[in-house]
Amino acid sequence: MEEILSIKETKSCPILYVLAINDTLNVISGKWKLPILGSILFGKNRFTEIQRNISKITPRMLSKELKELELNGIVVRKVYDTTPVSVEYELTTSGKNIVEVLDKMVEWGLSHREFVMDSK
Amino acid sequence: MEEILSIKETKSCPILYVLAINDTLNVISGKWKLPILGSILFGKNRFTEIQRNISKITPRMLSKELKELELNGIVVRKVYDTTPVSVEYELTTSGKNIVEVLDKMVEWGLSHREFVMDSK
DNA sequence: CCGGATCCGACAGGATACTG
DNA sequence: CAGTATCCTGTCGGATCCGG
Repeated sequence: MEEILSIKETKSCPILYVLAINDTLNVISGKWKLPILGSILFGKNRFTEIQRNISKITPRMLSKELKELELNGIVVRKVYDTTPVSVEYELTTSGKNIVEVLDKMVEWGLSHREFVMDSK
Repeated sequence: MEEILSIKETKSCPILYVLAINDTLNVISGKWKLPILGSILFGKNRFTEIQRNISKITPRMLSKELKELELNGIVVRKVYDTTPVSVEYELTTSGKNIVEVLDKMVEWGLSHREFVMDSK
């Protein structure tokens, strides 16, 4: 059976380490990725719902970002044959799991604020 | 005594949640932040050392990024009065702790690769 | 050795209008 | 409703040269 690369093995190989980080960054960086993920997590998963939920995003941007997220395996696009058609975007397993990363980021972000405060 | 905002409290306030995430993103996103942090973690902490360690970065960019990292409380700049002057950049406590976030990102990145593989 | 100053191109993202 | 098509602007980062 093939071994999955553990995080410890990865640390000894900086190239893979950086590669994995960039994979993650591609999913959450940019102006709109996070608000979109947030909207879908919040239960808003139709195109126009997401657009209304995120103030000021244009359909062009929303379309482009959703396409990227789909290509990266973060969301799945489901078309329902109603009239007019309705489309729903849902998070994949990976898409849901990224919340763990976000939580770590929040944790660091908050403690960093404390750190900066204290050092003044 | 004042309470530190815990992560659980933050989750009920999406605005702070997103704010903290953006704080974190500002430290690690962009083309050079990660390589620079990596170099310093690796023990390369003088200007020209970092520049040599990171192939293809121009002094302009390195200077600009280091200045941002210093302003954000991630590194400290120490000037030694030698001739010619030598400068060393060191990670703050917060700067060291961000490795925890990076580890989580590696973890997710790797498992996401597995997820994408399996679904084909 | 450690940068600052200037100029420049590429690409992310915005504005607006239109369609199946 | 769920997007496309065009055009446009601003910011990121590169190239090159200069100075304490």
